[in-house]
Amino acid sequence: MREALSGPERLAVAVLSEPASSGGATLLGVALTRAEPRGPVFYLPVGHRYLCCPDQLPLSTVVPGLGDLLAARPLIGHDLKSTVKALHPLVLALCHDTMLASYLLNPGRRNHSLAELAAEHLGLQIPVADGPGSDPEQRPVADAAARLARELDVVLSLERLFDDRLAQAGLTKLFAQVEMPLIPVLDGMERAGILVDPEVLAALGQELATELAALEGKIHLLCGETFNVNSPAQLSRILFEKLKCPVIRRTKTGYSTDSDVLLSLEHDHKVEVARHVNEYRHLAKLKGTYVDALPRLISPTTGRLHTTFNQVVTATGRLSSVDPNLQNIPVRTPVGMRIRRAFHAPPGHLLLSADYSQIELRILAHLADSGFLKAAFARDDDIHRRTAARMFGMAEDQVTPDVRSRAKAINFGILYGMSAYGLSREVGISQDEARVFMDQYFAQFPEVRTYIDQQLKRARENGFVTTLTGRRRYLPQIQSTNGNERSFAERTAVNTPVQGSAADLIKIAMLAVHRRLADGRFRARMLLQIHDELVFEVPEEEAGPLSDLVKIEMERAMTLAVNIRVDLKAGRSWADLK
DNA sequence: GGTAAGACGTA
DNA sequence: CGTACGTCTTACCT
Repeated sequence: MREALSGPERLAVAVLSEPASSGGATLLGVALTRAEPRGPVFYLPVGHRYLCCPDQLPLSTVVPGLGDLLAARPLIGHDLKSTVKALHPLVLALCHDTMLASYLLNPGRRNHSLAELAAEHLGLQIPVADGPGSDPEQRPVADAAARLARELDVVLSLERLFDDRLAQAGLTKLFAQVEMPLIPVLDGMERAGILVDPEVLAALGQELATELAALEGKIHLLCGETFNVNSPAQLSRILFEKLKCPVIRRTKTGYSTDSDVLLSLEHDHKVEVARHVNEYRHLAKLKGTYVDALPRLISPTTGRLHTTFNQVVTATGRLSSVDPNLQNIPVRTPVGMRIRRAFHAPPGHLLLSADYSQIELRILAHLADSGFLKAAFARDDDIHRRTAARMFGMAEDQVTPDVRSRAKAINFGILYGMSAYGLSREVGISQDEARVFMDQYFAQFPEVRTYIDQQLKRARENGFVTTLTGRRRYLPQIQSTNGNERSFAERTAVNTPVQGSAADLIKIAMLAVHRRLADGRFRARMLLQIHDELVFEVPEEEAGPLSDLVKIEMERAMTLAVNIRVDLKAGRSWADLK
């Protein structure tokens, strides 16, 4: 499980209570407290872990019934592995929701959890924190734990139930060979952390503060009064009531002031202040979310930034990243790139980024078995340009940037299960035109049409769709008589196999790369995963060999009907990768 | 202190 | 009324 642990450690049983609004779920874990930078680790069943920072633990209480039980059994003190193993059945029985197990079995139905299974099995009422007259969280949880302790044998049968469910769903292999082994890989990445230069950010912060103040002044001047530009409500009042700007779109509570609306006001209605507000929002967002926030999260002991990768929250099988989220570091704008510049390699090292090229479209080509797409990728063509040429029956060199970008919008739209309505909105054409547009696409790419129809059929017949590894997403709403709900489920049925298979692919690649790095010949470390990209920190002299290794392992992680291409870049900082 | 809504950063 | 996330701010709740 975990070989090398440093610093003071203490084992405790903890109960984590989720807010009542989420159903009063309870969650029991084994906490291993340890030194910075990661804080306690919660090990959930068979090594599922919950990583939390100490100060963010909403509640941590030793459960009396469980504590007694533990004391009665020689669990604590030897090694972590045996301890966790011994605790496993108890933990399993009380775990609720957001667990990998329940997730693998039933990612689309958050309410259906192992806690409910346990309750059903034991005839036990799983405590609900906001139940009528119940003492907040602890007592019923403790009661439940004590009862479970007395019924260990029943609990053990739950384990078998879990295994059976996994096997029934064909998920044993995914669980045992991908998700479980990935845990120590993610843990290594979190512990490694990434270097961020607080001085670069501090300087940028100063600059942004000045610029924001100037923008705010301009906005107030143009609006004839001072107000809080950060408040959509106040801005809305100024723009649409005081200045009588035309209302472009409504939100459920008022008038929308999002960046598209402001862009329209600027260009179509000559509202000069709109541009300033957009600029203000952009800078304020980057300053608040990254420039100011990131330095505060740098670990005092490692001097680095350590994220937490969540393995069990997404519906598609992707990872997510929190505290901080290092999967959404800006990249599109000049200020964004200046933030990336603060992410850097230590002296004598480089950051190496390896990203899958057009991975979702390649997976679509594979899943739909599209001859045209496969051939285009085999030739390493500009896929959007090829799509445009094919759709509109023109030569490739006739494709203008505008036409190409429309084809690109369609390609993405297909991946997201887009409707004619959605396309019309995205490309700025009428719904009828969009319909013609899409018909043209499907006429040229009939296998894609077939693929979409097939996924919808599967979703309706099975109640779920699957990724290449068999990972499931349940879509009960596919049967809904509510058109919006049903449409959403239909788009999901199209998108999840693509997005989820890409997630499967990179997870398998991470395992392969990790194994190669673990053999001791490299000092390089994997630091980040950003959905289709892996970021490494590598001693300069290893950059060449590591690049070769990473490219090979990522490209051969799965064998598809299309070739897979990985692009590599390296540099001193995340902003100057070449 | 907690939450909803709006907005916006990434793939 | 194209997917998947996490975080910020305001505004309002208890």
